Amino acid sequence: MSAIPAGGRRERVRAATVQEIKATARRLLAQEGPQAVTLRAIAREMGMTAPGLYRYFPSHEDLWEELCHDTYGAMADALEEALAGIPGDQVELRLLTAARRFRSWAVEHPRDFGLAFGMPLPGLSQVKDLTDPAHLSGMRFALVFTRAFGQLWSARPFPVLQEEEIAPALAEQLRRYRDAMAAAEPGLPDLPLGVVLVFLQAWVQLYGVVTMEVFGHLGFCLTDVQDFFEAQLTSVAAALGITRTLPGPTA
Amino acid sequence: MSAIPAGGRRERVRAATVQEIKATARRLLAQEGPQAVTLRAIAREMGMTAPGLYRYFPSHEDLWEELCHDTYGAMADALEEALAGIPGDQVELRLLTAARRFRSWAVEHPRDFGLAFGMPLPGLSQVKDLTDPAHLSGMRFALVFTRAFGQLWSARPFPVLQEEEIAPALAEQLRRYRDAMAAAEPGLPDLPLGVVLVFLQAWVQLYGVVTMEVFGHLGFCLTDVQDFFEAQLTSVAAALGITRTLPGPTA
DNA sequence: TACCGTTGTTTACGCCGTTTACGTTTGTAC
DNA sequence: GTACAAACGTAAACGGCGTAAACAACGGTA
Repeated sequence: MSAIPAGGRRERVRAATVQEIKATARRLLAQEGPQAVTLRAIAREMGMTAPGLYRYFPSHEDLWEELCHDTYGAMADALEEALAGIPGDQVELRLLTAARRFRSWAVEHPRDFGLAFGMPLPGLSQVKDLTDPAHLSGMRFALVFTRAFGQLWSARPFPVLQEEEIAPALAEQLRRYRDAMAAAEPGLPDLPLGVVLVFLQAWVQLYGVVTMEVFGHLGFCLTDVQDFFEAQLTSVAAALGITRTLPGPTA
Repeated sequence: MSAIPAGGRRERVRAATVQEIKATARRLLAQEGPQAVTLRAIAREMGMTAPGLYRYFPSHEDLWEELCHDTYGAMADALEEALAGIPGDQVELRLLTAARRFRSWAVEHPRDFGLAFGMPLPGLSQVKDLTDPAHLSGMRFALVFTRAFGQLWSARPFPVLQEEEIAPALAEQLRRYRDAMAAAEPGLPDLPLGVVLVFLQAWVQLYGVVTMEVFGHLGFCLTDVQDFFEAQLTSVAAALGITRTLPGPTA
């Protein structure tokens, strides 16, 4: 987002143009919707012509893909900033804050959220390999939750399934995932597979409630999702052994 | 899907053409992806020209919207068929079967699923009013789960929050939703608000895990979601007081 | 048989992504 | 300072898109 490009002046203005293209695309996305993010519209907004954009992106689809990856970075920024002021020993509050900020960011940036977490367009690369540098932003984002979760577990362990109680095929995948994360983040505690499973289940619930809200799929029953979200948080927290009354949202 | 249109021959062939248009669109969607579902492509496949389609749909977007609504009907069909052979007194198995069929249908029809449950395009009407006849299919779909859930609660009640323990604003919305469903389905038992809350929370979890799988957002940690899905079902079932070993999937 | 609504085509307009060929600017090496 | 080459941006064009308008054919009915 605010990385200062290395190299000479030439590369600096080029990087600035790339940023302007992406910023313009993002503004069109937010204000007019995805179907308004055309190369011609972006160029028009920037006072140039569409083919000129091909000096910076090989195709419309590649621009989409980069916007998508950047979204994970923007979310990671928002989460890290929200956690910056919370002491490391308040493990419950840190996880809670991350979850609440995730929701608020999604509600504030619904189309960007859809870009990252909605149905991917055909041709967009799916995340299969965590070590792929193209998914560095996604990794950063994932690590925010992973770290907060690991710290909670270290400070206040809660009962989880034993490895033998988990279906072998699932245990194997959980193990691979845990080891990949451990390799990427040396500071992580060594988590039992049952904890990894609970982590993923909690993530599914957070994803579910936020995505349904942002995509409008809760409108059939709820007009204001705020309190339902808090109820969902309470129930997820219970699964993590957090039974004390949760600190309320910073409203 | 298979409704026989009333009226004379003229209206019958017209209805048949509408069905052919939608079927062609759906085939293009499944085989080539959403960006391939253009009026010109549909017309080409049908051996006619694009403007002719305007005799049947006022715009491309309206066709999308109708496809979207039909998707709920197709899902309701699949769920009802899956439940048809299960005795009404096996309440846990019925709910479990509905959940599993929901996932399998989604995996088998990922793009159709995305049409109904992904990010809606701007301009597509959001479901706000359950009584709107345009959302009849959505209502049918929702009622499958609602009925199965209500029957489970009636047969084997489980502990839930008291009304006083639910945030008032949330309780009010739950009440409105419950009453709307009760009005649409006279046979439903009178559910406490806490049960409605648990129902929605269970639905969020089902939506979350299925949507993440179909949209490829579990690829970063899992290669085969089957066992994880079953683990998720087990944990949801526990929240519904189902502690007995779950009957395995019909594999 | 005359007629009129329904159906479908033709043509056209303005978008779109993308390619090609062409100037123009700009940093660099002599 | 000048020559050169790469980078940058434009103009023109192609095929495809959604859509509108005018027009032709068909079919049930009077």
